[in-house]
Amino acid sequence: MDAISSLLLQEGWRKGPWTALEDRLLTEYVQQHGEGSWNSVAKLTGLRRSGKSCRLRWVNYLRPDLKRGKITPDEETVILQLHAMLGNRWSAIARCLPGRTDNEIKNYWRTHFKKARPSRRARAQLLHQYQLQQQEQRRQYLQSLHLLHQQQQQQQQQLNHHLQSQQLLMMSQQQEQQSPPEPDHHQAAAMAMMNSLQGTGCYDGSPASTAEEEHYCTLPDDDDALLWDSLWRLVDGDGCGGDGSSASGGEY
DNA sequence: AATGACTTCAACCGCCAAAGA
DNA sequence: ATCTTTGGCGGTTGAAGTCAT
Repeated sequence: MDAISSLLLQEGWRKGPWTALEDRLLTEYVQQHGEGSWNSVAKLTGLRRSGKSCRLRWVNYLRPDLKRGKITPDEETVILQLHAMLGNRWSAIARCLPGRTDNEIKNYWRTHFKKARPSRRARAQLLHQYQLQQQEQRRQYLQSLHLLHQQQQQQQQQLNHHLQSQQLLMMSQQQEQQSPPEPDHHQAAAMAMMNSLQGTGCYDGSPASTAEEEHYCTLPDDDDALLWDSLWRLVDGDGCGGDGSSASGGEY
């Protein structure tokens, strides 16, 4: 036991971040004695750490078989599937992901999938994503509507031409003057579409918007758990196999 | 560039169950 | 049978880093 270690022993338990020296002492201990008997670590190494703290440090950080780096998409899929089956049994989930710790998975889940009301930044991102989806939907719909309109115009022109050919030439001039403008079925259809979009909670009910006006699609700023939940589902594709609350006791 | 909000993750806390005295 | 110790687990916290305004 070196001078630093004996100095550590003179006082109570240490807390907070581990130092390189502490890590080294713990690693050497485990190499010599194996895992377990964590309460004897302090006695044998001079570490001023509780057995619990030593175990946690080893399991979550020092273990040589730990995988470093970000959770991969494959691992994420496994986490989602297992969480849907097991709920918040992080250690059980971790056992299926070699090199990952329960703590790591727990943290990952909480930061990526916890379905609480999202933060302001997350809300802004979600809203933007949602607006883009809505814009694209409307653009496609209006495009198809435009094509339909063109087709109907052509048909109308053909019909008019046919009628005109059947009438006397002298009547044609009069016919042109008397025929009322064709009711705008397409505008009505567009309004119906906008009304249907109102049902999504995004469209604000203002008069038919142009492409330039799409940005004004707004959501109320106050809490609306249901709406945000549906937003999460929309953006996530709701691939969570339920919201996890059924398996985890409903906290999320 | 400054600052406040937000995210990430290491570490701690409290509870519980198993093992042993 | 009861108490104590130990290890394991899930939940929570706080510091540091990152991002947005």
